Amino acid sequence: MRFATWNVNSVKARLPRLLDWLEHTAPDVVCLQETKVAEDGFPADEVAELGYATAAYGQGRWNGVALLSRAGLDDVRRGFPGEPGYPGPEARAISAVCDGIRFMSVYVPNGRTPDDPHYLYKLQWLRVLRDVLAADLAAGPLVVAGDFNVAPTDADVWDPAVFAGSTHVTPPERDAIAALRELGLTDVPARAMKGDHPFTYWDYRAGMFHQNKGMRIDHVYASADLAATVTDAVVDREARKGKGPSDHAPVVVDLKR
DNA sequence: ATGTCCGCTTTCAGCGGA
Repeated sequence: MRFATWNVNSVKARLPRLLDWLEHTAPDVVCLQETKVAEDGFPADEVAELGYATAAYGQGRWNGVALLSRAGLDDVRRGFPGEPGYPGPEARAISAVCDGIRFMSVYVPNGRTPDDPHYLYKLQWLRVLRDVLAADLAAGPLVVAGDFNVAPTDADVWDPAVFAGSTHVTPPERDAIAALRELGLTDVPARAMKGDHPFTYWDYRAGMFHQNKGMRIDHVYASADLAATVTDAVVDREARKGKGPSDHAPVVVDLKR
């Protein structure tokens, strides 16, 4: 089985590239983030032509998550119990069972700056997510993948000095991610296609991608039984190249299954 | 590092968000 996660930064703007990438990568399940489209506007017909069923959760202008699967798509859950809002509900999590594995696509709040209310929202959202995942883990094999907006270590940003005082690297954010690992979710480390750092995000501005000044903020966490069957995991930086890319690259994972 | 992109509205220009 092959699955992937990708923050596409608008599924409408990215549709030609998404379809091309699906054809060439041929994942069985895809977790998408920042689709920026309501459920009824998702290009489900277009991905269906490639054999994928869609479960989408969106609100229009911001956020939005989805699952694509050609391995079954059952028991879809949009959001999660007790999920904090800002102030109302936001489309940041969707999960479903594909071939016996529950996949959850998450788009963790950005946090903006450590003194912004959005930062506290981010931490609270991750706290509640942790409790939900504890229950999901008890129910069976689990993959949680998406844009966590957290760089777990200093090695996960291109220059730690630049990020001093910024979100994505603060101890409370890192602790919130560590709490997911402590549940028994295993970080599936993706290798870099090129260079030493498996960054998954590069700002559009200032030639950051070209200089490989990126961050590793898109992550895949798997229950231990699944993590033991991983045969490869890679950041597909080819998808960040060329005309009209997302600012994130997909992470592609292969399981012996 | 702050050199772009996206979706929306105030729609051929500016804004919030990332």
